[in-house]
Amino acid sequence: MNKAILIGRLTKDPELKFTPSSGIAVANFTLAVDRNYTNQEGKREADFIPVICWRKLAENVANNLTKGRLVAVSGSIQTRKYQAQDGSNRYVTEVVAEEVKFLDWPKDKPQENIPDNFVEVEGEELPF
Amino acid sequence: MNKAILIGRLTKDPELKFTPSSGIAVANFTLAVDRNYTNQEGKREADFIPVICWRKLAENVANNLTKGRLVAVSGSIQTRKYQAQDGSNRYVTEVVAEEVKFLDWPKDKPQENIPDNFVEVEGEELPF
Amino acid sequence: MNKAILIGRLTKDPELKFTPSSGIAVANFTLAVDRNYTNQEGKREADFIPVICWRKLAENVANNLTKGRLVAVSGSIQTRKYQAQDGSNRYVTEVVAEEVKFLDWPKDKPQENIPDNFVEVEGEELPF
Amino acid sequence: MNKAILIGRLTKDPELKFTPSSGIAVANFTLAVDRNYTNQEGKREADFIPVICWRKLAENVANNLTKGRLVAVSGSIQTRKYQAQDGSNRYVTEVVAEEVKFLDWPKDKPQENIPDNFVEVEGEELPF
DNA sequence: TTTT
DNA sequence: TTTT
Repeated sequence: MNKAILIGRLTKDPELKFTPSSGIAVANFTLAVDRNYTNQEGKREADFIPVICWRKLAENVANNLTKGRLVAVSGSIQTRKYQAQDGSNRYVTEVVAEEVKFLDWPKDKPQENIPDNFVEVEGEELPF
Repeated sequence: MNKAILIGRLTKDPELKFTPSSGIAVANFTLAVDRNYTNQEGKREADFIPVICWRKLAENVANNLTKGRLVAVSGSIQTRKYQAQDGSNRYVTEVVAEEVKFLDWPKDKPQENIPDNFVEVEGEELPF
Repeated sequence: MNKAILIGRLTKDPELKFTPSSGIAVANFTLAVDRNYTNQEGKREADFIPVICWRKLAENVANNLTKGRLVAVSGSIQTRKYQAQDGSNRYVTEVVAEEVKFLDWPKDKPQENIPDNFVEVEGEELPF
Repeated sequence: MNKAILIGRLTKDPELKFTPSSGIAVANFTLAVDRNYTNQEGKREADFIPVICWRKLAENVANNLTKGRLVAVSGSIQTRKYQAQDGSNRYVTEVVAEEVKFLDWPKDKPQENIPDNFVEVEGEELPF
């Protein structure tokens, strides 16, 4: 069992890339998630949480979200090893999004232009 | 909103420390959380997720958990900046545990010796 | 472990009551939560989930939310027994909210008039 | 967004049925989920939460779980209308399981006889 | 390296 | 640096 649920704002526009071998879409962004309390100076702090998503969801995110947008993300927490420039091993912990719900809209863009308020990861069959 | 829920096994015994200034207990451990699928070689992989907890919960964890124990953890995802040895900034993403539920027990230690199967973060008042 | 997280809209204004003996505030409302798929007629359906909250959170909810508002709720699932009018036992399953995050605002009411975008259940102490 | 995560014990053996028209497997059970506090008499109470699951997961649950087993369930909360015997409308709130993780095993049955500790809802494709 |  |  591995579940993560976040509500926060994109710190930048999402980055869309494609895997070199199979050309699969992958998007990365960071969410600023407000903490539920204020620090000693009375300021509300935030956590800056890296999020990754794949395929149709990645494209939907890259095409419709920009810096500052408010979203809800559900998915799981993943750890990944990578090589730093100096050749040493480094570890990232990030959220792999399965669902991204858009919670606000840019003032200059009418809401009708946004394809979908929710983003299906994969079609779900109903048992009836 | 910032929620994380994990079920996994400790990769090592927890480390208990105390903050230098106020002497508050803090425990760290890593959870190996199985993924719900197998890789190309048919092997089940795991994510290795760092967990931190504070105060009474930290002491309870340090006193009762050891490498290999199965637990459920709920809490939130936090990012933290720290200085690497070379002076550069580094960022960690980890789970701050609010609740740790013990899901199995060492065979050599009778279950009666373990103070509590669940760990209260703070006393909850009932409205009646 | 018992966690529920919902994003949806209030189907009515919240109802605020007080417990007869101790006068503790309790608010009830129902959330319409969209399902992530459409039915055979291509219509998006919703679940109508009863939510209850207590004390300061109940008053905050009753004073600031109205029919149609979008919120995120986190808490736990509770079952409760009650007597129907015919004297038979009936059971309700509902979500006990611990956190309610306001996600939109009425167009006619400036956002500044709303005391708090997030609602603290209880003050959290920081370990530093 | 609609997420529920529970850890608890089955109050009875699961009930397996099949939909009349399409013969799809559906299993029902109730989970006793301990609350994280004790009542005025110092007793730990529980919530009794109805759970439903479908298809392969329903069969896996019916074949491998019995009264008293400890499981973790993740899924969503659903409301359903049905007709009582007196013809009046009644509403149920229940958890639709997407994942059921077995957390203990009957003492008389070796663990090897249980097909799978985790239950895949549907095969997940890896992006590599 | 961070959002409103 | 990883658990069963």
